[in-house]
Amino acid sequence: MILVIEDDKTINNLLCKVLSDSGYETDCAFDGEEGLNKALNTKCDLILLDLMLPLKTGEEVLREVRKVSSTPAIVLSAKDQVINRIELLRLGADDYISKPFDIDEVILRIEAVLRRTKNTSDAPVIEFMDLRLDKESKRVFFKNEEITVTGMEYSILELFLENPNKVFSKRNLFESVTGDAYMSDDNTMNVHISNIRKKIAKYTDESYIDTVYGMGYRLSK
Amino acid sequence: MILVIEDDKTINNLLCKVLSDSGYETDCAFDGEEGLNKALNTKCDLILLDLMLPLKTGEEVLREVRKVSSTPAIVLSAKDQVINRIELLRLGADDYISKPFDIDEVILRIEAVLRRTKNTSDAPVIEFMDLRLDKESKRVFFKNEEITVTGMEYSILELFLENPNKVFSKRNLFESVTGDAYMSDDNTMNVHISNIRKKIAKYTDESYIDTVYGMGYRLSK
DNA sequence: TCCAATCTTTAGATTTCCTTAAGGATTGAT
DNA sequence: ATCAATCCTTAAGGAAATCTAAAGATTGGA
Repeated sequence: MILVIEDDKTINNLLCKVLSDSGYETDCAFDGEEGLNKALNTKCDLILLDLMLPLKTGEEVLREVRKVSSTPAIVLSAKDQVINRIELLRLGADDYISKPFDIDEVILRIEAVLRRTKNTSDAPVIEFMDLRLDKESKRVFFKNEEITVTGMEYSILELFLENPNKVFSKRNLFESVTGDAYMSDDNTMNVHISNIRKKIAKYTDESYIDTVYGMGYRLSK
Repeated sequence: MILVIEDDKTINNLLCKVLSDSGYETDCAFDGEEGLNKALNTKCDLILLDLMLPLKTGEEVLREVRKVSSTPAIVLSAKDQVINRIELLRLGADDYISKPFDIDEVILRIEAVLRRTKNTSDAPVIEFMDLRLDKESKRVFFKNEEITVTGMEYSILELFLENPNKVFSKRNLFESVTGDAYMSDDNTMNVHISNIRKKIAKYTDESYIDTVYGMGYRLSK
């Protein structure tokens, strides 16, 4: 879940829309007080934070948040605010984006920050509930039992475990995993997903992989 | 413990703060003399070292340190200092980062260096199950019987035994072992693996080397 | 130089698994 | 409740990766 704290309604809505199109759940806040409240009381994966906010500045919000959590934060700064990296880090932010921003860049930055701050980038072992994946040996386990998976199944699971809860369209999955271009009526990923589910089902009743009708699939509890 | 030697107090504190947020213990020094002292007299796992320092340059510090220890070191260089890899190695550093740096990059580099320098076990003998490899004499044993291996076979086995369970692609293997660039669809490693297996099979039914279809090979029980 | 050991290439047989296609089930909109 | 769109599963064909033996090339030592 990504929390967008931004008082300009147009920008806020735009960000939320684009993010949810990219498969993220979002929450929004329109002033510093509300933002701080939500940041402290809801469990979110990343905060997108404007610096110039009513009631409480972004800087104040971030300082408060940092006292109790290390939720990654990306700061949005107006184009005439010069922010250098040192300043930024003093604030406790993980990255910043100047307005006016390119929406694709926002997505990229968000994904970069999430990648960096998650155990992903280098952690040799990723876990999600009882599922564990060892990147070195390319093995997958449920609790302590190995689930034998094919190469494609492994790649799909790795992608899911590195981005839990994120929705991947079939196109997305296919292209991430094979590197090839996706043909529109392709049913391949269906089958892989089905096979993965079948293998997981031997060990548990939990589904782990949700279908998001019309959108794709998501690793979820 | 990571020792930060950097005369700019802001940067030094920033680095220490971020490192300790990432779970590392830190120590700091603000000039070359102090840095050298701490490097020699405290047990640290890694040194972050600015080149331009008062009292003693980073280069001098590193040279002194290298006389008595191989503690990994990452050099911080001002943006206008051009440092090439050769120069870097002459200094005895393990990596370098140009200022102004991205703090996340620093963390990543530190982790990469620690990972690289950790596992290079200097142990002259490595074992995996009943397989034993003597790096000094370059010989391989199964229990107490010697398996005569060729040079290439030895290198492959050494790589495997240093990284048990890790999957190596053919490209990986080929490039690690020969140093040459790998041409796709090269079948050489297949054959070596096959020959190694044949030799091991004389002593046991265990396979030791798994094929991971589409990915590579892995030393495994 | 010559030989023997080692490495690389080749090629056919074998294994693995990715994709396709088809029929049935589910979902969400009207 | 109905219907179209989407999704699930199964099974089989064929593509791709691998294995092995054997022949060809290379290397290093005598």
